[in-house]
Amino acid sequence: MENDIEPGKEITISWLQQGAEVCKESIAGVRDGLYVLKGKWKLRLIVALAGGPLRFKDIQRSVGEISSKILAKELKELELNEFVERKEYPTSPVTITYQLTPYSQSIDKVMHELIVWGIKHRERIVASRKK
Amino acid sequence: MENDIEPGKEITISWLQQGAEVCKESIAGVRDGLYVLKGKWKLRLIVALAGGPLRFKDIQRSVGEISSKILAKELKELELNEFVERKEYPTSPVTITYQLTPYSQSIDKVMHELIVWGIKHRERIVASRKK
DNA sequence: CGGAATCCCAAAAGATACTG
DNA sequence: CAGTATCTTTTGGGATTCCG
Repeated sequence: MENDIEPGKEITISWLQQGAEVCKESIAGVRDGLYVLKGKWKLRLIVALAGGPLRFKDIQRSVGEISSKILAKELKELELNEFVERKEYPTSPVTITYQLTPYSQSIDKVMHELIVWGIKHRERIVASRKK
Repeated sequence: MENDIEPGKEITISWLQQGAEVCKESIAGVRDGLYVLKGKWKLRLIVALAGGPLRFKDIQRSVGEISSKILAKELKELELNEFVERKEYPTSPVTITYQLTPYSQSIDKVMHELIVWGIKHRERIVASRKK
């Protein structure tokens, strides 16, 4: 019996137990959600800006060694996703600041779940490697 | 007044409003969480396996055009994260199946939040592009 | 200062062939 | 069938230079 090919306990993935259409939409939703946080820098930029508006150079200094090219790209993506707002002030020379939008808070719940799960998960995996 | 450099509304990122230590741990948690779902295929593999155990070739057929090299790698990562279990049956030739573990359900809450947020987010962004 | 342009490198993904 | 080995392509990130 041991070696029969058993079906195994049925695992129910709650977010998949729906019609094919809903399921597809869900996957697209997850992908879009993950995309916003993707890359090496997005989280760190959010952290950096959480303290208030910063200028380009100040962000660079704040997060450490990020090249201007990458920073410009990441900021643009955050802007497109409406997490960050770019503001120009007509000083001379012009001053530009970046700041988090109120909308950026909308992801807080996701982040919270992700943090809770991620921390527990690492503990679990680290523990099981030690055995 | 319009053009003064104002501090802007203060944005509170709840998952960052903690001591530096907790905050660091949180970011690590997020990174670990994101890592598990990372890559082009992980989600699709989970979906494929949600229907029950599958063999290597069957997974390949199920998810479409994934090369065996990538599939092997992704499955290994899912195994390391204890999302997937690999089983060998001493048939001749040997039969190998992959199936989701009960532990894989632990991420359901995260996924749910991510789906809800991700779908709304896309709607928002798509709408704002049309304007 | 706030970038854009160019070139470069490493990692990830993919195609293809091959093996026990 | 269940992968591994090898090679090519693509992507992401980075260094440097330059410009308004």
